[in-house]
Amino acid sequence: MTIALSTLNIITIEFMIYYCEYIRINGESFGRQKEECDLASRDKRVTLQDVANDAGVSRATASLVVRGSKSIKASTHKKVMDSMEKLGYVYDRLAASFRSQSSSTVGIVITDIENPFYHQMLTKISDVLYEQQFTFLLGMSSESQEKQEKVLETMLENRVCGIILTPVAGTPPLLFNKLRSMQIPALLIGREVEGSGADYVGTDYRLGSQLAIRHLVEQGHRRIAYIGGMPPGNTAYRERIDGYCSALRECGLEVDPQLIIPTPLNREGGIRAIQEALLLDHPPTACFCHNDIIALGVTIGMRFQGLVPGEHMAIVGFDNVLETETVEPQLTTVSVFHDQWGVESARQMLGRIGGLLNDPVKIIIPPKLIVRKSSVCFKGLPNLKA
Amino acid sequence: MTIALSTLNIITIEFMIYYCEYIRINGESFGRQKEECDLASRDKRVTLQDVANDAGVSRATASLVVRGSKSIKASTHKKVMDSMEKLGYVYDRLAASFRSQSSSTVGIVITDIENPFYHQMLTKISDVLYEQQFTFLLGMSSESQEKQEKVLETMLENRVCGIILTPVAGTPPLLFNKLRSMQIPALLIGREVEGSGADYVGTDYRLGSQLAIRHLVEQGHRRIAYIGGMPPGNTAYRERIDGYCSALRECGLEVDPQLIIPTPLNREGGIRAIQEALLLDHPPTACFCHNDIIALGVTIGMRFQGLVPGEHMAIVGFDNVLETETVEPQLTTVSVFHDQWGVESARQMLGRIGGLLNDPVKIIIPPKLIVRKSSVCFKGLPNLKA
DNA sequence: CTGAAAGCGCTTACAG
DNA sequence: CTGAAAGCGCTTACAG
Repeated sequence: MTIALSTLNIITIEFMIYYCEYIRINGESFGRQKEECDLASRDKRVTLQDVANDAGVSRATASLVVRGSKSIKASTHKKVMDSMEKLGYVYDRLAASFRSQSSSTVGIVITDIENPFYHQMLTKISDVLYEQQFTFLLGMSSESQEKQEKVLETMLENRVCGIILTPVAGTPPLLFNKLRSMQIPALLIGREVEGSGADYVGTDYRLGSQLAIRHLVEQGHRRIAYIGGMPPGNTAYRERIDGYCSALRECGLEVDPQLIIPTPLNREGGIRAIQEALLLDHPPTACFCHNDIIALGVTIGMRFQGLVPGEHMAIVGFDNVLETETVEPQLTTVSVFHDQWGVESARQMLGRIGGLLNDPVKIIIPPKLIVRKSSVCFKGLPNLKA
Repeated sequence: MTIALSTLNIITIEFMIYYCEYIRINGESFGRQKEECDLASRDKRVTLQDVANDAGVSRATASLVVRGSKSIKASTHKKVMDSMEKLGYVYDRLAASFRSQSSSTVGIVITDIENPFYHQMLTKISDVLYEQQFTFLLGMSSESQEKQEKVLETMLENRVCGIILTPVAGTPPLLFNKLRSMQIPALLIGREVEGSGADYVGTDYRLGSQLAIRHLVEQGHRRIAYIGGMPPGNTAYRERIDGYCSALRECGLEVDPQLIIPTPLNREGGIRAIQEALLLDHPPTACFCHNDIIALGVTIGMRFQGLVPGEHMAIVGFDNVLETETVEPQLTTVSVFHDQWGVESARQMLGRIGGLLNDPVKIIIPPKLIVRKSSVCFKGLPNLKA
């Protein structure tokens, strides 16, 4: 048994030293000599030509069989299938895509996989795509325009047949012209880009915000903060703010700009925003948060300050991620049915790839308020200045 | 403005009726007539030949420029780059991969994207791969051998250059022979497959379990349950059980088989397992859970029973996902540094793709116990039978 | 129902 | 440093 320390291993070790107490490098044989792979394709890949030769048909016929053409005699079909099995043939979708100039890989660009927002959505998209023999490349933009552009560029180089995108703020409409000129359908999820002409799947954020605000007003709140919305340059943000303002006015309340607190869309952002809010001369008694992650951050931030979330400050989130049920207090939130977004966007995308040419559609899935403890156990703020 | 109701739209509407109050179908023009796309590639794709023609060089020279070859005169380089810019050339990586028979797309198969276990890991893998101009196809197995096989098959058809896999229970070692015969490197994350001969990145589960159990024993617990581990057929499970048993014995305690409670690895599984555990004649006073999601399920399940998690039952998880900090009580857990798993596995995979041929390596990142409230506020079980 | 032939857009030796 | 030529594994009309 020899332990080979290649350059890479040494680099790894140096790097790991900060994280590890030890590394085991296993000298176990790779088994290359054993040659026990009963599959024929040892060095040369098995091609359709090999299959055709073995089955005694032409390559064209074999190709038709692979793709399940109806115009092939049953006996020929079986012959070819048997040869494929026997030779361990693996269909070369790369070559097929190249030849037919049409791939079966969709590009999906999200902002941040740690946001639970995407989980059920991705699961559903994946299910629908794989079911139809499609796959997807996944990319993350981290809310950075530059990174989004790079990721998209890489995907286009890889000739994806469609792009499903949660656009970062400031995404230029020109991008969609480019995609159109390349005949690549685009679909936006959750955030629109004005003038994009792309399909869209999302919810009515305005209504969602109104449901939340009306509920809080009904609970007796008069000073309600809006937390979140950074970066601000997208419709999902503007619609929420719009719903927030209109619902307040509709209830006879004024909008206090001090209570609109922009913060990055992550836990940390929520933690910092609530600290900021509590320093105001007239702090809010309730927080309506851009999303659940912010709301969870607010919850943690309050505990950091020695306050009890819910009792000292009502909290409402947005999204209805699973974690809203495990946190204490359970979080009131606006459910937008992300799993449904996933199903709808994958189907719509497959339709476009299939050649659907009608005008862009907007698929809007209405939100629903889920009332839980965090907005109904308010007891009043303690005197913070004391 | 016309509203076109194609077949697909009608289908969508019928389907949506269960979820929606309404759908808006937008008649906004697609803008195809505007022809304002200043990029040349309207119908025909711009090829390297076009670029070469425009720059007045041969296709081969243009190819060398695209790939940043050093053996090209600076003036030629500039000419070609200018032409590329001017014509809006997009490198066709599909064609390149096909020609060189080497792709730059890695296949990543995980079990379930809703498990936070994967989030930081995927983010890191993605960062490392995209940085090197690689991309990845993502697939999910849902712990089903059949689904894993299908996903892998699709990936092989798409000619991925490597496979990063969290194998489901019962993954046959033969799979790895097949991959080897196709010259596709494989790397396992978090779970080993005996005899696979693949690289492995993971932690020392045995040690992690021991740290957890020793801590609970120090806290005075004598009846400690192990919850989780279904499906049981993988090393990550066996090592945990092994650590659990050995640490108990080392502390002079006996292993009670009744306290080993198998359950599916999700929230629901935790909820049901704790209900089961509480029905035992001698219920445990502490639960060591297979992962944090199970532990969170246990937390919820206890509340369902009117019990206070932590106080009525100590709880320890495994993984240190973000949610362990927001749940009440904050969860004691074993951190395994998943972000680091991501970095290591992506690097190791890139090394293999680059031609590294040494024996398989195991990169083991040591676990660390993170003590939080859920294991240090125990007050005793109430009399459940009463 | 099946076969012969062209070609998708690149890369890669091999000359010059 | 640059050009001419072959070919990766398929699909796709077009004949027969």
